[in-house]
Amino acid sequence: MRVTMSDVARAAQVNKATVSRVLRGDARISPATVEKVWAAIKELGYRPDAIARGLSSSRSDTVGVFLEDISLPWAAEYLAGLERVLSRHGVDIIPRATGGDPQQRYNALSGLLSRRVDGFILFDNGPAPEADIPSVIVGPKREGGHTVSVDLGSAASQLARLADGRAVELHQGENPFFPGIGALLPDDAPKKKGTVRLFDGLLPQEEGTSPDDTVVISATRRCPAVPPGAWKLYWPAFELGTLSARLLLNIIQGKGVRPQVVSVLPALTGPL
Amino acid sequence: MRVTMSDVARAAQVNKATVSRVLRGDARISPATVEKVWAAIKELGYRPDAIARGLSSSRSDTVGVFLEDISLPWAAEYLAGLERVLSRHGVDIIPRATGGDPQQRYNALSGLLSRRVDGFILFDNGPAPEADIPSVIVGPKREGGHTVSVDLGSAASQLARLADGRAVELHQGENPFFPGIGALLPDDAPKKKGTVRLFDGLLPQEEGTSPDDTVVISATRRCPAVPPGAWKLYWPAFELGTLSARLLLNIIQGKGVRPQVVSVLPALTGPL
DNA sequence: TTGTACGCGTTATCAT
DNA sequence: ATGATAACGCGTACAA
Repeated sequence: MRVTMSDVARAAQVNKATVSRVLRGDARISPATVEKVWAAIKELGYRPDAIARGLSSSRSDTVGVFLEDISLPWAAEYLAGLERVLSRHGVDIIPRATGGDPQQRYNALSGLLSRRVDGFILFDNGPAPEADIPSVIVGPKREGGHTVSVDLGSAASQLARLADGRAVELHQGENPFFPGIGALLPDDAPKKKGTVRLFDGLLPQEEGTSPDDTVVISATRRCPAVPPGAWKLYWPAFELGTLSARLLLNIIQGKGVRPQVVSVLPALTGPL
Repeated sequence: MRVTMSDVARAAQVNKATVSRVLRGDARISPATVEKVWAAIKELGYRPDAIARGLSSSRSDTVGVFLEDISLPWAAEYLAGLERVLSRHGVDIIPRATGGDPQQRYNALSGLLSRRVDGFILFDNGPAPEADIPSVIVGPKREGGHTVSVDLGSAASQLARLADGRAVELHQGENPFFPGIGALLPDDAPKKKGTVRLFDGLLPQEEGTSPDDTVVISATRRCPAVPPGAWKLYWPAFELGTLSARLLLNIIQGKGVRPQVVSVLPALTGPL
């Protein structure tokens, strides 16, 4: 059988409620009792039961994360960022792939609602849940929701600065890091010789490159697929994760946060 | 307030227990009643409560996944593989980074035990939990445990075949896909001209390559950082995930699986 | 085939 | 400062 709070209470010769209070760090409890209870806890090797706690407190210390496709290279870094922050607060994450399929997404959603997750991260461009549950949207701002996003404008202007009058060419693969950045890039006729070529979600093919050309690769922390000589445009997946986590925590803890948009900056760095 | 089973029971004019049985698909229940109950369920928008269910059944339909570092490029694909299989069985995953720190890992472990996860995936080279709980180890076989691993031997022999008498050179980055493969590579004196160079966790630097040389890059599905002209040694992270998931499910469902080692094959493919 | 009643391990509300 | 006890929502042996 499992060691429960009652067992601890019996061993410490106090009431269940007292044990619960000690565990939750209730201030108004005599040091002597606290001592006794902790002794019993360690003695018996008691481990609190999160499920029972959840049933009683109707919180699960768990958040659901919707990703269109978990296997995307940056997904891991995003999850790592989330986990880093949330785990420090006793909150676990449950990632779910929605695959762009509404039915599948609906199933995932109701499954997580059944689990009574305390909140959602929506990183799949899908609609927010109808239910009134704390959620953070990652991506383009949507009305009345908490949103975190990557500052495409900043990336665009950094590229423009690097270009300095040259043409900027955008090559995007099937899974670009900066979707939508095309619209922000300068498209006026180049005044100088040469080209800045941004490969977003692609590796550049070997082509003759003139000395006036500059190659920029999108990359994340752990996907260092940047060939020597190329510039790197950093897509801050990890930071996006830590930021989302902090925002969601605030909402869950009801810190009176108003719906807001927070964004995180990409960084452009030169070849080594 | 929340819609509970009692509400459904009242609406359908049956007992709570009957509703529970209908939900669990109990065979011995009259079609008429089933009909009524489902009607009430939809009518009221009832959603079963996984926490209450867990308390009562002492299962959580949840598994913990230990990764040393979630942000590694292949981690996402592994998780995606896990999720793909497990979600179809109503099981959710809770990934945790252990960061190679024993203390941190211990905390994660006891947190997940508190949550009453139904099983563990250990992909961080750490020790198996002392508790007797279904677990699958990913990596080198350990005594008496269920293990899934990547067949390094197969990768080595495929490389040897490709080399066909030439030298095989191994370049590994800080996060190689094939740790340990070095020991398996042929190291006899090359009989032919040229070299097979395997870049494992690295991008090759631009160097003069003789026509007799062959470049091989380790890659996963979604990390296609393979320059044109290079061979690709596929590290089957996704498949590792689906395999781990199936094995763990079998163990959890007590299908009498004996401790075993299953491995998944890397594939070597030529340039496009 | 369906209903009754108890147990699961905590938290929270009253009392004291 | 601490004890008693009622929820919390569901599964299930047992009864009918």
